[in-house]
Amino acid sequence: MQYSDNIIDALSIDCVIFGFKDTQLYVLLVKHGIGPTLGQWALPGSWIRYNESIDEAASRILSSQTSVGNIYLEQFKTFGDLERFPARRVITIAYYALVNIEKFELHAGPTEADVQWFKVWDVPTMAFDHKIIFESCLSFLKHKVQHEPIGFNLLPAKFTLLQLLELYEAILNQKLDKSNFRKKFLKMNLLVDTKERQQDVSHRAATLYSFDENIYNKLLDKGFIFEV
Amino acid sequence: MQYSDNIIDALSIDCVIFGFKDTQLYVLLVKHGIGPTLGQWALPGSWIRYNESIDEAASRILSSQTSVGNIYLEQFKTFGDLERFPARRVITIAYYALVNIEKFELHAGPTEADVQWFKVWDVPTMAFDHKIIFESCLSFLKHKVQHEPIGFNLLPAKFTLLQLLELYEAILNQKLDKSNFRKKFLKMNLLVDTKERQQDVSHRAATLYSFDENIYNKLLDKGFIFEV
DNA sequence: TAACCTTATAGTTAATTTTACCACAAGTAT
DNA sequence: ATACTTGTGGTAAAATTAACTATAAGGTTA
Repeated sequence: MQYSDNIIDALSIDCVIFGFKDTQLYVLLVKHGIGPTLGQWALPGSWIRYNESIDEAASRILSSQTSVGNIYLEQFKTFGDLERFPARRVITIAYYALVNIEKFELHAGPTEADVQWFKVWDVPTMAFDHKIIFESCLSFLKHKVQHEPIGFNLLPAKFTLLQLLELYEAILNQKLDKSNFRKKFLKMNLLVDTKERQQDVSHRAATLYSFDENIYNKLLDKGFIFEV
Repeated sequence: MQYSDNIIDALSIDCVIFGFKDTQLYVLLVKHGIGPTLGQWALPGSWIRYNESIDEAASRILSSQTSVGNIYLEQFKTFGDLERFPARRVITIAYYALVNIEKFELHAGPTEADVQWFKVWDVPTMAFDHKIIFESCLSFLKHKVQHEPIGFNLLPAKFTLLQLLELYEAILNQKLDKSNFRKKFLKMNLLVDTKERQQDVSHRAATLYSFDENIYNKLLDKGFIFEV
């Protein structure tokens, strides 16, 4: 099947899918159900078809793990060492996705024995060079969220400033000052006050904010630089 | 030839080679001497062999344009749209290199009609999607030099602070304050005072500095973050 | 119902960094 | 000797950051 005519047999795509829930950053892994890597955990991946672009291929892989659309998905890096794939020469293009874990309905693909979220600081051993891909992608994400407002993709559409803080703490793996963090973000004028409040919490309800891509783009035009 | 057994026929490598001289940032282009793109300018590129990693392939392409070694070379991004290569489906991995233009001896490869440095703000039309690759690589570089001390690779081993300033002005395409720029860099303790001076200038000779990778790595360990 | 949690939110202040300058130094050219 | 050019060090106001403090706004509990 892998050698069929409609796929490029020297090239694959692998996706690092990040999720966030309750102060924890997660990554989605699949357990292979067939082939020589049977039983091993790995990044969701697939071959590239001749009639799809690499972005479309990555998108297809993402869809195969879930039913929700409109997800943040970007190319990360291409891995092409000689020994990375034992059977034959295969180069893989790694993508990464940021998803709202609550809305993400998992379902394993036909060749997968299992699908599961793992805390990023506690991942199992993985097939091929996937551990290396994952680790370097995580440190890439760490850098990226400080220079571009993409973290919001990991949160619900409406979120509190504490959730945002905890997201950054999870990704950067360090404590941040709550008060200063609030001020920094509010001052950017990037967040929209939804005028709504948290529901069903056993303490003072926090304001819910949302992130508006359009506002960000307008700020960009004015020379705004996002920095955390 | 392109279909021969020892190359992966769906994958190529293209290199964006940057150089700097006299306040100007340049990119190296080759003019194709054979094939359907004969006479067109393009990024130096080649096919990937089955017995070399993608980093090695990029390195080989760089060597084919020059005789100097030890050049800064990093992967940039992979381009895989369906229509990017007309003849058949080819995905290309773009690399970028930063070279000291003075030490870089040009020589055209066997299939090249010409090799030439072009000012980055004044490049000719290019074959395939190479213009897109180049433009996005340039804006990537703009971002990169502000967060990592890689600009030095474009300068001679010993350089003045004015050269460094002009380099940043060229890449960022904006004027910078000379005095403040000096202070910022000197305060980082990243530059080594070589105790030498400029020679043969018709004005006060400036101190020559050099960049030491080891010092940077030691600073990194201490939590130093490079920022321009 | 009053005291007591917990988290939200608004300051305050000192330290640090940035920005926009100015002044003088050290050479060459006329 | 004077003018000119670039190098280099400095200053002071403005802006930002970092470390805290204080109070508000709920729900929970004795």
